Amino acid sequence: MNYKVKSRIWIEAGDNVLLGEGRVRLLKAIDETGSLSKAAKSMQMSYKKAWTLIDAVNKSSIKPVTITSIGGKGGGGAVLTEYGKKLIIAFDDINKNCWNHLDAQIEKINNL
Amino acid sequence: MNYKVKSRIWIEAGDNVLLGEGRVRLLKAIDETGSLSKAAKSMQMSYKKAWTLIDAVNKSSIKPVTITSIGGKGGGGAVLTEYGKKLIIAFDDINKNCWNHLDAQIEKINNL
DNA sequence: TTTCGTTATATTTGTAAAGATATAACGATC
DNA sequence: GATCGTTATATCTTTACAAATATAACGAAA
Repeated sequence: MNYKVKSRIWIEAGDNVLLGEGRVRLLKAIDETGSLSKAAKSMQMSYKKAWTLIDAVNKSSIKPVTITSIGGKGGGGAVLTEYGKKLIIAFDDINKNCWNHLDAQIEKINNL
Repeated sequence: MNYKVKSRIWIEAGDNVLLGEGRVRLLKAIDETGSLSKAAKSMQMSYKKAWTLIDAVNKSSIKPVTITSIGGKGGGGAVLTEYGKKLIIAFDDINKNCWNHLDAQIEKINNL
């Protein structure tokens, strides 16, 4: 049998969590759907949970990550800011590098 | 304000978790105290939780990680096998490398 | 001014994880 | 064979977290 190294990374701002894997997936879904409720539904996540997550993201970020609008044509919606789009790209990059770095070290365990 | 990248790593064997940070801390405490109950108490963890964790470790490991004895002088005890000692050293090594690797990349986020 | 789908928020309900408690079994030592 | 501190295990209770439900507010468009 072979062991595997797994990892989870997240970004903290002070005491608050800015981004984690789940939040990044949600942000991507918002980018694709243009709406928080549609994004939540596409991930079979409750709207409330999605809203709470996005609220926490924006509260802990130094700049807005999403912009939401209420009412009007289509009822409103949510889009990512340029900053938000750059954030998820950087997160994915760091995360993938982390996986590669860890995969290269599992032999240290398997060879014991 | 500056962001930080945090991480958590763990070792999986098939579908089971072999080691995580909590289990490694518990194993270190067993190594220091020679007893599962003393190790649990030193971490203000319930004996039951400690026992469950160690049981899961041994069940998912390819070789024994701890050896326990019941009864006799002192009532019994628990010690790490050589394999167990090597495991926690390798885990700490990989974990520390991961931290360093991530710290070197946080600028990708802070510079956005 | 009514309609519509959305954001925003509070409140209640359900559930799984954690914690507390109890107890049996064990074996060297005296 | 009585004692002792430990491992091993079951059962009950509590608690924290997730999920479900309900409802208000909003504003462009018809």
